[in-house]
Amino acid sequence: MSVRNALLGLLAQKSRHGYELRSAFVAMLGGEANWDLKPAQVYTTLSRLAEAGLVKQQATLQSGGPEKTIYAITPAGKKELRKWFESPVEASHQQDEVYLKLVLSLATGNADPYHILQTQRASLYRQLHDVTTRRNDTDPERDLAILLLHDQTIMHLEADLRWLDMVEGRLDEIRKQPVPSPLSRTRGRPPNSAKDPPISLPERVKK
Amino acid sequence: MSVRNALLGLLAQKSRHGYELRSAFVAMLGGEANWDLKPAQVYTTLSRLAEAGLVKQQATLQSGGPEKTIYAITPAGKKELRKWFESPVEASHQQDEVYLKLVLSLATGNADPYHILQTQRASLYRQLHDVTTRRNDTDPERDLAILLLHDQTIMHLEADLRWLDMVEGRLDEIRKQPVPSPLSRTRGRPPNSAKDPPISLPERVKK
DNA sequence: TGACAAATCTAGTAACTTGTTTTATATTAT
DNA sequence: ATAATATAAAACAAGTTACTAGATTTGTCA
Repeated sequence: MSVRNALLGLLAQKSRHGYELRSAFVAMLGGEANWDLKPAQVYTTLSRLAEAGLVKQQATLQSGGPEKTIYAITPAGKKELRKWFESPVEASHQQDEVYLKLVLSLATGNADPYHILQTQRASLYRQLHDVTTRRNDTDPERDLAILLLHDQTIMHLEADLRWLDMVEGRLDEIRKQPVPSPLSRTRGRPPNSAKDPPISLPERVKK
Repeated sequence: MSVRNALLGLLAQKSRHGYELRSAFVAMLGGEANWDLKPAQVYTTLSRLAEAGLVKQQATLQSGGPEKTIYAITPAGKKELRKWFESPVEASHQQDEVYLKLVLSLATGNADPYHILQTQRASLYRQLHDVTTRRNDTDPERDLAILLLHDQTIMHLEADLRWLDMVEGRLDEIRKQPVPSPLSRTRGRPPNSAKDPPISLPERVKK
């Protein structure tokens, strides 16, 4: 949803055509190394925004070559954008993938958990090196925001590394425990708990 | 991709039908509060895995109720699974959404950046409280892995909170800088400006 | 006590949304 | 010729909403 809302935001700032939106988006994130937004995604997202009535075609310039369709945000789009600004971002479980690998390697015996930890650690160190290089190439006088973006990535990578150390330290303990399996839940209607008496609803009255 | 590979891993452990896979997946992550995998996603993922030849239908049981189609992993599926185990997890830009909101609020003036920071901070504290509660309800003697999973989430949330503080401390500085946005260029290859003479790269030498 | 309503679990399907990539095509400046 | 601008069609991938339908258990009322 971030691309969709970001395009909406950029159109709120100024009406633009597709390729211009892409350039602005990439510039906002400090280049293609940070977020390589494909041109095609801009156009698919734009057409979906137009279908939802959040943007509309304002004009189509044609000076010899292909048409440049300028898009503008609509009042409904501005409302949607405000909604996005006002709502917090919830965490996703993107981060759980390494955990899944570890647990499944223990469960299936198809891989060595220590090897997984090593591979992941090496990758995190490489990512940390790359982003630190980019961070140090960023001019704080011109692109302070992008510098802070890199800082966020660095902080996350450092947290991941510390977590890997924690896991490695307790891996033998985890090995001794069985893989968490589903507990058979009680079937059927749950018994009435005294704590939570049902409110007698008028709608429940029999005809 | 994690759901896809996790289902593959669970099938490597044991052949199962769709609903059983869902239960095992949810149990592995410590309940629906941590990852509420929708049944529909299991079945769509399974059919894509079957189409790719990574799993196959082993049998269809019917005991009174609806049919239970048992899936099994294929040799190609085992190979794919090993590949997943061996490759590191790369960071995604899921985390950049708050950054986008901040930069766009500054660019468009459609929202107050301080308000965004406040909202996000409140949400992070709530998430931190929730996961800490779940963590403390986890028995380390039985579910050490799930405890470590919660620790990972906590470490990420704490990093996010520290980052918000960093940003807030420098928000006035960021405000003074223009939003990084490229000029809309004319179509075709941009002309070489006299101000910015191209560095003669060896690669550019005409053959 | 027996019929029945209520609640929940099991198992799966259909349709849709969103994100992203692939591929194709045309234009224009150097 | 090549590199950059500019757009579109088609398709794939991931995930959600909403739904069907039977099975199981409990509560309630006549």
